[in-house]
Amino acid sequence: MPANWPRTSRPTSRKPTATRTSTRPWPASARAGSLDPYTVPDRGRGGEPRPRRARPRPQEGRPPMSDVRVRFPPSPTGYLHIGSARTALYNWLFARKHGGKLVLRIEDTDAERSTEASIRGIIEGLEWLGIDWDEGPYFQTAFRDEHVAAARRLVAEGHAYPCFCTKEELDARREAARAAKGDYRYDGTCRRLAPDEAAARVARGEPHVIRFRVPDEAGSVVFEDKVYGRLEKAYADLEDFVIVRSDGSPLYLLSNVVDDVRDRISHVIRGQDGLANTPRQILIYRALGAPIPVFAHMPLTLDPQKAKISKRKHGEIVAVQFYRDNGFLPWALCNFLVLLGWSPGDDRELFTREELIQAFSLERINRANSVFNYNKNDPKFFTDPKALAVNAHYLRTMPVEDLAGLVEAELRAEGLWDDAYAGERRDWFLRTLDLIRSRFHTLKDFPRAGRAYFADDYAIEDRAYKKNLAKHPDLAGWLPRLADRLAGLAAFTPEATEAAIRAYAEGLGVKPGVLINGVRAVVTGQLAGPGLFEVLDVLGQDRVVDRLRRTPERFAERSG
RNA sequence: GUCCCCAUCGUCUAGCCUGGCCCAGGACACCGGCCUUUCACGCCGGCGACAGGGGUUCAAAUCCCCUUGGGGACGCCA
Repeated sequence: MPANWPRTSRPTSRKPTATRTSTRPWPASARAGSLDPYTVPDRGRGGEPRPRRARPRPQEGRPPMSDVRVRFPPSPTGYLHIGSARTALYNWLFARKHGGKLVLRIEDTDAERSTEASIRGIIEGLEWLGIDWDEGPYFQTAFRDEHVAAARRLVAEGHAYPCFCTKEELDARREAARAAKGDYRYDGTCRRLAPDEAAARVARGEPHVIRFRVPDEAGSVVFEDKVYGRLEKAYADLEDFVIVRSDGSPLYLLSNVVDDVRDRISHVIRGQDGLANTPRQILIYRALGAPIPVFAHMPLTLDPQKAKISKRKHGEIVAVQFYRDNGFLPWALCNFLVLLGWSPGDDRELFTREELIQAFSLERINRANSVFNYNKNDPKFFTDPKALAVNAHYLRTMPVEDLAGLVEAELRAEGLWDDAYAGERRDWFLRTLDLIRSRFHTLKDFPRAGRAYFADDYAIEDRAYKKNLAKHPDLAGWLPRLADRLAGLAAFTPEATEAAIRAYAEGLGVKPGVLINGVRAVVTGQLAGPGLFEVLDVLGQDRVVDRLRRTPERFAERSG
């Protein structure tokens, strides 16, 4: 059972790996040219109905995919959020399934956000989840020269051109178009400049950006998305987009492609919000003469109001770290996350790591966005109930030996840890965990609801006091006397304590439940819990007797 | 506004491509029962959906069209 799978031990260098030799960015061979299978002639309007978006299904007995290389390219924004984590997970699963490689590439071109701390946040999130990578982290800024060189090449080969239009002009035109309720696309002013005139102006030092030249012939970019099926975008719907800023720095659309080409990425698995970029990126691949990867766009994760989840709007609840800090098991989070947009096709929902890798496939990713169903004001569920249910499931079914290490960390953090729990009291520790875990939902429940098992300074819950103590004030006298009886027991076994308590109840003429529940309240502080006699057994004679003798104090605490 | 994508229980989903086995299956949540000293676990049962309208067909959740609703993209952000 992988609920506590080993933390990745991969030594991740925190420094840019710029030293990595980056030869053959793209195969100098295959110029895309007119044989490009991704270009189709415009079929014109009307006529046949739109082709059904049927997705290819995995064929039986297909050969293993060779050289699967995927990447996870987060831009550091402070921490790993669950949407990104899910993207990373899908990539990771796909790589592992096909014996491929996962590349971690930090897109750190936004210097503002890319602090050491926010990069660390991403990496720690991945490590905690158990998503390990095979290459990287690479840093996008380290490859800036490559990006610029690619842009130059595109200009030299006529796939891009310098544009001298100023931002102000463009903004004005865009504004005007919008005011006229039309849609705006770059009008191609500089596209029509004579090459030598453009070159001259560049030589003169005129500020300019570099724009990609979208084919102006009829036709469209077509690609087969693994999730959405055949997608088509008419050239006419694309504008000549900027690939290099006027300060000479390359833009995402370009850098991303150049990096993917260099890293020999075979499958681009990313959020559906990248779908609109895909046709433009395919154009860049083509212009670069690079092989085009397979694309798989995954549906987005929305909040209950159907808005895209984001750090700004939703805060910590969408941070992977939040789940770590709130007692989630990493694998439970992964298992929950994978279900947001994917299913195995049968009724299974809980998987071991190996089972999930085996079951995962791009073809079974759903097309519809999913809702991350958390409710800030829900007193019972601090996050999506299903996430909690998955976590609780692993908590009570994982090997108790694996659980022990995780609970140890929680107890240590609260100062409740005793080294004996790992030594001569190890058996006791495991037995106790096993006894109490079936009603817990997170690791935090062990030091909280479970505190009385590991410490003597536990509080008595209000509800437990009201229901099981306050209603029977006589318990203040009964329980210390019961303590005397229990103290006299030669063998402090569940059978013996049960017999003693029932006998005492009978003598008192009260229902056994009154004593049983009262004892539970005093001895554990809780309203509910495991069978009392097992609890007493685990707590041990001395503790039980001592706690019961102090019952009057418990009443006094309350009446004061 | 323009382009694109999506649409099954409250939520996550199966079924849709290859129409009949679906008056729609599973999970979570909720409700009830069993177990029981409590609560949980476990087991049993219940509530609960094909967005609407047109077609096509002997037959439609499944195919087609329209409407509605939701989402995404439209940056010298990534």
